[in-house]
Amino acid sequence: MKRKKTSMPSIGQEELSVFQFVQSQDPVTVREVADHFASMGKARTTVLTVMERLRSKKLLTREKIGGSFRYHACIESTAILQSLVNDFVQNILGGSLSPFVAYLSEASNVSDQEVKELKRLVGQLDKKARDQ
Amino acid sequence: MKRKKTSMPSIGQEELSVFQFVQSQDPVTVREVADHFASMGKARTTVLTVMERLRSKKLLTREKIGGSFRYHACIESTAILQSLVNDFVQNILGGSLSPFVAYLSEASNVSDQEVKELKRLVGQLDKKARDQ
DNA sequence: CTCGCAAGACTACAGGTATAGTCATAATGC
DNA sequence: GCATTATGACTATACCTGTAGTCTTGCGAG
Repeated sequence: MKRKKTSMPSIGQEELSVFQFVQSQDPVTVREVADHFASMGKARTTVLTVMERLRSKKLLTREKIGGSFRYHACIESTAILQSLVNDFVQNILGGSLSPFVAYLSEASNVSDQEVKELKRLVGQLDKKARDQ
Repeated sequence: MKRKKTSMPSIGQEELSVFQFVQSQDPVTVREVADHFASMGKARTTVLTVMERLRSKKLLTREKIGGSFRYHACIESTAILQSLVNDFVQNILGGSLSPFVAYLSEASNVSDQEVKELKRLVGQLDKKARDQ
């Protein structure tokens, strides 16, 4: 029973990074986020617009505190990422992990930590496969 | 504006599947591709448009044979996939594989083949990590 | 030769994302 | 209380992708 609630609203790259920043600083004001992204050349209103979009997608909420709003993430960033990976694998890779594997074998910057994690994971998958 | 080193033109999902079909049947006429996608409810002109876009992105080429054109892929589908994975990991996951790992641990449909592949791969990565 | 269909070119439009300007308003400093 | 600024709403443009209609022309059947 895998309740595939993959119906996560679509999210673009900039939206994602804004979301992640919000999540990491939760709760934040638009100003704070805007200041952060100003270093990347984004205008304050751009950030605001993105944040409002994220809010309309129910990924962020806000509450008025003092004169302005405090935004905070409704869900875990990892949940979004998870969903994105899921969509990516399903829609782009057609459910096949081979391209990912190919990527991994090329990637030079896989950390020890991740290798360990992958190792553990593969063991798990292997076990699961045998159980079935 | 600042495209990463992966200078592969961006490609949407439909474009990808059209591309992959072309690649698998290489060389094909628009008619053949259109017929295939007709079963998915796509109009002939839609397919044509997509193919022309792929051509303008230098992913397909064509040559006139008889009255019509034969299209063929300029590059390997795997190269595109690889590039997409690369972009995805870099831009979306921020270079971290953790979300991918998390995905795997949830995925219920990883094939034996892929588990085997992952296993081999992880062994390789592990070795590489130790060598360095 | 003429008609009709196939093939391709051109055009269009909608939805989504990225980006940002303008304007109204609320908060704040003096 | 008034001017300045911070804040947010609204609006706009540009591009990409998905989707498809229309127009033109050439080729093959009669």
